Amino acid sequence: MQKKASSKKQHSQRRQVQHVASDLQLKATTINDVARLSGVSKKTVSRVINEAPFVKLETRHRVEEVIRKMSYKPNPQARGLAFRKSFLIGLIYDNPNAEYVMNCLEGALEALRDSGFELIVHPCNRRSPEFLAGVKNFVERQKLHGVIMLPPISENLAVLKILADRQCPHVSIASVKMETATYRVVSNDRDACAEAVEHLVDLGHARIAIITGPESHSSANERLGGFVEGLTRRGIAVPPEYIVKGGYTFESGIEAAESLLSLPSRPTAIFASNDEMAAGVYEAAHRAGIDIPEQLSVVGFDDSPIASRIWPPLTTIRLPIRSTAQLAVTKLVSSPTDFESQDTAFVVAHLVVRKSTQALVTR
Amino acid sequence: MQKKASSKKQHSQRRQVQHVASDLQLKATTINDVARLSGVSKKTVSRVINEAPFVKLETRHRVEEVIRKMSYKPNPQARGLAFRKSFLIGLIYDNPNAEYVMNCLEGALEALRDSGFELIVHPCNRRSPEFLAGVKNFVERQKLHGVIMLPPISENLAVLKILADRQCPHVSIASVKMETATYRVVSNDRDACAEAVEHLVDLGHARIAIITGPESHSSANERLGGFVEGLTRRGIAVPPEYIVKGGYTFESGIEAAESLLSLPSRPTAIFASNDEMAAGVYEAAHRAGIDIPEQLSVVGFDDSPIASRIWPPLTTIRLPIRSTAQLAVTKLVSSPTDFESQDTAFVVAHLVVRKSTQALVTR
DNA sequence: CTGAAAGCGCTTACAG
DNA sequence: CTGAAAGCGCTTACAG
Repeated sequence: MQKKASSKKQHSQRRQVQHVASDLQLKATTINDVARLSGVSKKTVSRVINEAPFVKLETRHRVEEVIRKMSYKPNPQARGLAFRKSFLIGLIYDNPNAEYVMNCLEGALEALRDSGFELIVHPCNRRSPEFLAGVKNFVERQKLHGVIMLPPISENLAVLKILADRQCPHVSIASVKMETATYRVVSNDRDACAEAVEHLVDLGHARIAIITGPESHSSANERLGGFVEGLTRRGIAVPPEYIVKGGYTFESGIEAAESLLSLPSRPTAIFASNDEMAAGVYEAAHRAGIDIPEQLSVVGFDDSPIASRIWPPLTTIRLPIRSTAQLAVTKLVSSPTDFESQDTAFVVAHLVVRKSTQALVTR
Repeated sequence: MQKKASSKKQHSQRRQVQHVASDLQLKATTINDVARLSGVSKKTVSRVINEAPFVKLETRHRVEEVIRKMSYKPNPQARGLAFRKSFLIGLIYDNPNAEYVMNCLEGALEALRDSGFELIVHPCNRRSPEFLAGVKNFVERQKLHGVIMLPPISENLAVLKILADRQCPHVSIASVKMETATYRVVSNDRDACAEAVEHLVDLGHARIAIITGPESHSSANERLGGFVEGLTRRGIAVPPEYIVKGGYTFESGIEAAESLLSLPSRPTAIFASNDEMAAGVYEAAHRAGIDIPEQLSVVGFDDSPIASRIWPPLTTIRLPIRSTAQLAVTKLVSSPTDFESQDTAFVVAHLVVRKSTQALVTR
């Protein structure tokens, strides 16, 4: 009896502790607590957590009920240690477009909500000598569950190889289909650019120039490809001097626009391969005293915040970035990791017409 | 002999495996490997890793040498499990300014480089009903080593309490000194705004208006305070109709500017409490046919990319965001976690004069 | 369908 | 100054 009483006392003390714990979680419930209260072994609780087959339905329900009641959450570190794999998804990027990255981040996190996974970021500089070592270290040390890559890292074969060698599942977000990636989310930059150019042709423009992105970005090639495609479809030739190289930066946009605007046969419309460069076109036009859109129509790409804040609001192309990242991450955490089969999802970009494009006034 | 030979064979096989491992790290070296090769117990290796006192200097050097040679990196999950604390730093924010957040992120990561810690992001919505539960869950589940908070989350007392209750070290980045935070990095928004206003007065402006930020942000109050302070110092009174509420958004900037620009006694200069709203002032001025800077000088705050991309380039205030975040994180990972003493660092904002402010033309 | 044992790679608590 | 044992919270490999 004495023993029993003592046991009871202990029990009530423990309950008090647990009560505090449920509030402050100073002492979190573990798999052992769940096992004890469910009357099964912790191995069976483990099976329920991991949705393993071969658990009697009744047992499963009972365990799930206890888990719910105690609001038990498996310790990701312990699971990670045993699995030899963490519950962290890495986001690797080398992209100066903050808005783009933040949108990806939010889309990714949305897909991760309540999944038990967390997002860990790895911005990098692909020109740095420690670039690849940094990626390697990041992936290995954290034993990443998966990696999502933004362009132009998503097109980097060395990075892709590092991930493949380490059997680390990865998603490549790009405007082209990276053959070696486990998963891919591909956007149709090409079609959208063709659409944009056709919009300009419909407005009566025939002298249409493009400022391209850097060749190292496949998106730059895709966008140029779409530009040419659109003009070709409408039977309009592209004089070589209307194709000017840019670097996706504001400054390169200014420079490219200055050369275009000083051409003897000045273009009446400029397609800038991103909004940053389109803003550069605005700057150059201001300096040259050329009115947009009266004397020059401009189209950008990205629909970044700048697009609607410059004057006149910029006609541009919008990519569904959030849902792209969401798709990417969903692939990573929900699919069975199957290295044999690859998978590709597609997302669609759209033209957003604002005030920077208008019908050509024939004089 | 037979036994010995067999042992040798095993040994050479193991070395081969290790060679591959050093390349692909399929089988990482553990504390046991280091202990064996150093001729000490793993506990002593552990002491060296954790820079514990009471290790003979010679022993320490020997172990460090082996660690270096094998390029051994302790497994953060195992350490975390034993420490009951992860090697993850959480970044909590609810801030629409992508550029600001990305800069913080990069500054934070710079401070974390080679520290063995990683950054894990938690954007949130402080209006959402699950906001606090989300933060709680994030901190507990991941057993965060520390948290860095951006405004306005950094001023949220409920969040601060959650962190304090869980003994989770945290840094508050803000324009005011949050009393309860473990660490704080404080910017002098007030002084910088006073400086900006004095710049306008020096240019001959006397009719200077302000578009404030939302009252829920202490930065909004600080900036308004600095605005008033600057004018007061120069003996200029502020008519109440020159103080208009904004919400830190582009749209609220447009609206506020429209009301200011239609005032009988129109201001000749407008101080917008951030760049987004300054862009809104540009938009309203365009619509009203008012030239910047000829008829209206404009000052912003943030020096976001927009500031130098709109026309004319915006005079604004620049905060050293990267180094702010760097300071914050350095505090978190380098200081001994001492809950008794608090610590505050200060960062300084500066006025960047561009083309949106000019001397008042007296007619 | 379920469980007891051993182990993931580290640290704490205790000895010496 | 150093080490052997036990443990962090989970899973794998093996039985039954």
